[in-house]
Amino acid sequence: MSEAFARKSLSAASATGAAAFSPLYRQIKDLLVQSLDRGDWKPGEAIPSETELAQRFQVSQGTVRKAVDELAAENLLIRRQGKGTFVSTHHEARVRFRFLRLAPNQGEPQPAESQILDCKRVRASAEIARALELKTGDPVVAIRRLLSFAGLPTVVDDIFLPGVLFKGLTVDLLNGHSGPLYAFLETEFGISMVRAEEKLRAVSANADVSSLLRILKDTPVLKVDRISYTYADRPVELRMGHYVTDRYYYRNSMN
Amino acid sequence: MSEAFARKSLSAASATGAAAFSPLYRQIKDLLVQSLDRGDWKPGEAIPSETELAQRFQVSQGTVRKAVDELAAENLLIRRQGKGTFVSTHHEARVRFRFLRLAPNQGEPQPAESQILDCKRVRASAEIARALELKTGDPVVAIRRLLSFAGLPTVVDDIFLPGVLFKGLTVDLLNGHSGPLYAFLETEFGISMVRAEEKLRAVSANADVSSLLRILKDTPVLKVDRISYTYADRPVELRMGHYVTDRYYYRNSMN
DNA sequence: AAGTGGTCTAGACCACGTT
DNA sequence: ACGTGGTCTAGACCACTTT
Repeated sequence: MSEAFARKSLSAASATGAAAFSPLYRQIKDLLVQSLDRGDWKPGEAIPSETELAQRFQVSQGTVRKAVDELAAENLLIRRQGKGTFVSTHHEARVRFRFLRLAPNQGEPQPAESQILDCKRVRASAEIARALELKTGDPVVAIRRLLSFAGLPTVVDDIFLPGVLFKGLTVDLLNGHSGPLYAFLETEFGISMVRAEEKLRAVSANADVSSLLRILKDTPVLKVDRISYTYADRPVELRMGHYVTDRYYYRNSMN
Repeated sequence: MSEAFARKSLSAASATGAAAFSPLYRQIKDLLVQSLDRGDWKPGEAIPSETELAQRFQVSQGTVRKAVDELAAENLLIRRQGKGTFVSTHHEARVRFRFLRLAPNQGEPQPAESQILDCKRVRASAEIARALELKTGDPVVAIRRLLSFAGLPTVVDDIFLPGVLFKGLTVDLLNGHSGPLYAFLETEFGISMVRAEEKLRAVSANADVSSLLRILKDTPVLKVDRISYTYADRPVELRMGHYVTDRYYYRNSMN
């Protein structure tokens, strides 16, 4: 009884008619993502236990488990044995390493020092609008910041955020906090960066960048163009960074 | 009966005494990796069915399934519904994209044209020995090759392989095949690249590299240092590449 | 002791591909 | 029709954390 019934009642909610059926655990997974997107459970908080979710959705614990397993594999959730399952947050060293991929040639990774150089509201250019899935001319927040390691300027980032999602963002607010930018945006604006796509190129430092990074003009720098996405796969950040890679390198692993 | 007994008899095989116990499915996983490493099943072949593996190891199908699931998530195996589970091979477009991360600024990715410039046997320098976990002076194969896209030279790779694993590797052999290098090494020498770690930096092209890539000396190029590993996490390739990134970029995704 | 996630089992049925 | 992996269930027990 339970299986066919549960699938029917759950998938009926989508009401697309001819759409392909997805397995129960995937429907559960989608419901969980929706809850995360709505902010039903905030980053750092525990979500309901597997047994409770199983009761709520009228499925077996094993089915909930499979849905949660996948979300944990995608780093949206973190399981802690004996304690519960928690919403991932950028307020953790573990997560920071996933999004800041610089490591020193020698020694242990040190925390970055962030310095906000500028923060203003502008209108989206065609390029920025395309990346953020906005319309040209839509309001965006433009941030320029400098990251330093052990006092050495290493990264200049030009960051663009959709204006509607980040109202009231100012230089003072940004400088008033410490720690990763994503952690700040998460707690202050309820937007969680979950995934990102990057394009890397080697370019010559222009006058602008080279002076900020205190290197000679035309020195090779690593240009990193990133688009970050939140839960529903909506792009919420465009970031163009210039990295000095003489003392630090960009690490990547593939498997 | 079965659970405690099976765990005991399986983990007893490791015979480390005070070592931490690992769950059954992990022991199964390790056994499967050993079989892959020994070449019991070659890349492209099917491994035994879940039910047969369950009988062989005297565990339930669900336990085998969990072990296989993890190996599929790590791309060592590929599941095909209705057909079986297969050993991953570099003779597939899917796998190539995982290890060659260049994409064109515009248009669809095109296959690379490979040209072997050199292949000789040398003695490992201290740096190479460290990367490949050899001793300084051990024999290594040194390969230099040029990758082109649509006729445009784009990547120069200096590749170093442990000499003992790749006996009889020559320029003619390398030029006699078409397709990815890893596919060739897999079929000809039985060594499968499974995972890799990379360090990326922006550098100036030296005279050597710039002439091969037909760019001006001191043009910024992306330097990619890669160490590739085979099943048992043994390093089997050191590769130092220089990428021209004006028409192509290095793509990366994080989540 | 109670609650959480982690592991393991056994059995049922579905979806896919081949014979 | 048969064999494969894919999904779902139900129940047992273990390991860890907190009360």
